[in-house]
Amino acid sequence: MTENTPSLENAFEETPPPPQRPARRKPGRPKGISSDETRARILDAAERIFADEGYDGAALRDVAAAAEVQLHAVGYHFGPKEALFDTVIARRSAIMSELRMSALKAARAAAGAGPIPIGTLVRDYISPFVLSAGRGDPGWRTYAALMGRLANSPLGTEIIARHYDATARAYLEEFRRSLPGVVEADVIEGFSAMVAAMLGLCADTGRPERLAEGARGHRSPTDNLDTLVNFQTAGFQALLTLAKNQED
Amino acid sequence: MTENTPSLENAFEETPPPPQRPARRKPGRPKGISSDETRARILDAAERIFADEGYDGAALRDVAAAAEVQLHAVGYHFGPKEALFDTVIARRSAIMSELRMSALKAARAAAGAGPIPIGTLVRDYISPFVLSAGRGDPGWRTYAALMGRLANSPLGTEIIARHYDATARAYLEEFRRSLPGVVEADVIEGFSAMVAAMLGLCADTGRPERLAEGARGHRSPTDNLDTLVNFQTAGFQALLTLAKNQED
DNA sequence: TTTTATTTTGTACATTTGTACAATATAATT
DNA sequence: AATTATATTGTACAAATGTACAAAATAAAA
Repeated sequence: MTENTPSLENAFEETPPPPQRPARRKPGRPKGISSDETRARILDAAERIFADEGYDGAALRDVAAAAEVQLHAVGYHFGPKEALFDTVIARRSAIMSELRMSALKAARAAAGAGPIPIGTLVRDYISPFVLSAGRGDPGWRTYAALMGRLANSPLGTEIIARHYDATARAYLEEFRRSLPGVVEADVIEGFSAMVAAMLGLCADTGRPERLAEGARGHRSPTDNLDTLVNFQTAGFQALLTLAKNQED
Repeated sequence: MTENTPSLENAFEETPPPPQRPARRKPGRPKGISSDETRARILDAAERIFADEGYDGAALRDVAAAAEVQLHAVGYHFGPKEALFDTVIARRSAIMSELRMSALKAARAAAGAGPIPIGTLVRDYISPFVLSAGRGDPGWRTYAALMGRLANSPLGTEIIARHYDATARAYLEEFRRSLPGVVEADVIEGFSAMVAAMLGLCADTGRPERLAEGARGHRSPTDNLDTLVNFQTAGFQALLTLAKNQED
């Protein structure tokens, strides 16, 4: 902070890493790059930053910088912030819903006229998410963290309603059939518990590692999945048992 | 938008509700009010607004307005935003931890040398939170919503570590004892599932009501609690059963 | 080939937000 | 009674942020 330092600072001033400006390109429609590539880059960056900082904490400038795109390109492609957010969620929720619905369809076909086994319902709903989040793909991992973060917030609830309620309803109908005698509210509470546990598992907060006393070896996604499925299935079955006992 | 309207607008301009200024008071240390009262009012308002808007979404100005206090009073009493947030959490987490630890102590005494029943552990951990959130007190309800919101975020994880990990460790030690043969990672995964379900239940997002097909009657906090305890207890017991079967 | 549409750059702006400063009046202490 | 500490008001400010506008260059269409 003396009077001498400025000259030293100035010596480096010729190479100020362009504040956050992406590799300078010419304005106008670019030659090789398709619009879809740019859009995907923006969505990937937005997914990452929304997951890290939350909806309100995320700055569109940071998204643009991470996507190596000019700020206005974000608004141009996706409109206002909330629309970008919705698009980020929609991209993968569509895939997730498809996986779940086709699994449900197969389970329904296999069960014939009878109820689908509870364990099958639990596994079919949970596994697409847990396995996507657990496998290598960093995009899905980020998405899972984002969904976990969203879980109990008003905005999150609204978005989850838009993108996940249809599938949830389809599964709930089967859960009800597989849990005869269990009151509606309990079925839903069980389903909510299952979803909450699933999201918590995949959010990857680091708390489990912190709470573990001795350092343990690697834990595979399928280990996590199996434990979760067993745990939640037993929970549902307890509701069923209790309902049957209360009939008498 | 015509040229005539301004006069009409001006007609109302004499009563602009003081933008957001609280009932004007004289500067200086006030007569009747103690500093603790002011602090409590600020904490209540902050709790509410953090729960509604999230940490980043909450504006200290709104907190001050809701507490009917000048903006600077917030910083004066609690320092920077993050310190205020931490104080909001600390206030009730201290009570919560006390309730849980004394319940655990009683359970330990009742169990003598043997393991505490799993159902007891689950109920003792869950019920202080669920009942506090479910009873009339709006402050606890707000707090529960806030905790749910925090659950899977980085800041939330950090704060939860500071205020809840000690109690969690104490319970985990007993869970381990009551679940002999179950691998550490599974015990923790079960515990995490339990906590996630608990938070989700109390966050009061409105999703359960939305997913319920027919409109049903009122559901008491104890109904919710009983179902949750049964569900989670059965989950833990399934881990135990599985571990025993795998021994053979 | 001319014209229109698309996609990108660069800049600007009004608003919001966390933090800080100066002033003031009451309470507490000496 | 005088002085110091405390709690509050009112104002200010720099930084960050979402959105918008004008210009430009390429692609697509006529």
